[in-house]
Amino acid sequence: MSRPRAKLTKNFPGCPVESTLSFLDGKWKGVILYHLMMEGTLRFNELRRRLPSVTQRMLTKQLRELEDAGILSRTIFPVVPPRVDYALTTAGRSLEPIIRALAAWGAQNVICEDGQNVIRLAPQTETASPGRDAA
Amino acid sequence: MSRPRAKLTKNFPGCPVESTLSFLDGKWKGVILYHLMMEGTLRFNELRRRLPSVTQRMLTKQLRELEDAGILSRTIFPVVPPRVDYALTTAGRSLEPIIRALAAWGAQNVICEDGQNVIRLAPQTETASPGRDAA
DNA sequence: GCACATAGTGTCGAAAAGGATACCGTGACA
DNA sequence: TGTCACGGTATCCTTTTCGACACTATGTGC
Repeated sequence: MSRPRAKLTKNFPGCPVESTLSFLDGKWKGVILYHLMMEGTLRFNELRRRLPSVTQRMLTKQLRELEDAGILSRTIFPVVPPRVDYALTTAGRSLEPIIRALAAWGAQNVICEDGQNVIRLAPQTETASPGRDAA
Repeated sequence: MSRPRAKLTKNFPGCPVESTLSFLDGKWKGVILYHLMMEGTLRFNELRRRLPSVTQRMLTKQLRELEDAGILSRTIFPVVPPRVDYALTTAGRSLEPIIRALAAWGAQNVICEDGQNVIRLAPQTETASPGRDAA
């Protein structure tokens, strides 16, 4: 989890990369989808336990945004104590290759250094010939 | 382009999905990478022309973040008027499958309605049995 | 002497995202 | 009578992001 993404799609109608990212944006969406993909249906507090540092308010908010987007479904059981199930919709499941690709790349290439994500690869370029920052 | 992503990787050490997303976050990173992937090396103003609504300050900022992450390289030619080339590094090129997956999903599933990105698919669930929002 | 192109930087303010904290209703359980 | 679990809301505050706008340096061409 990470970043807030202020998704104003209006600025860039027509870029498929950004339009997809707009659905994954928000600080916890990636992990939420990851867990629902791996574990199937989860209740609110089950998700909460898997996301140790998210606040209740934030989790609710991210879940509502994903629900509004049509990526996950929210099923309320009128019992006490309340029970609410979250599960991926068809659209949500169609994101699976993307989530897997993101997870695979992250696992391979990212390491966490001093609380910062950094890429493991040496950033060789092969394109530069004149002096980098020759100024 | 779309969203601001406040990437505080510190909150979630170890989630590979989010750690990858943290590199794509920022309002224009997706498109920038997309264009560099499709067209190869580009100069600052060439990128600017492909991103009609980005401001100079924002473009510079996003490019610097991508450079600092090791995803793209910046080559300065000490000439007048200045010339600066941007190109993907090895690490940047390794993101290609992800960018392609994002672009493919967006092209297939997202349509823009009233300036809002919405998912084309009907969000069928197959998981719900009790009344949704039965309350 | 002037404007132009390139690739920036600096400052300011608005808006959005995120975090902390407190509160709610209900049934079971002690 | 009191407490707990569950799934939330409401409010307030801070941090981050984004956008607008102005400004810079230098060589060339007129």
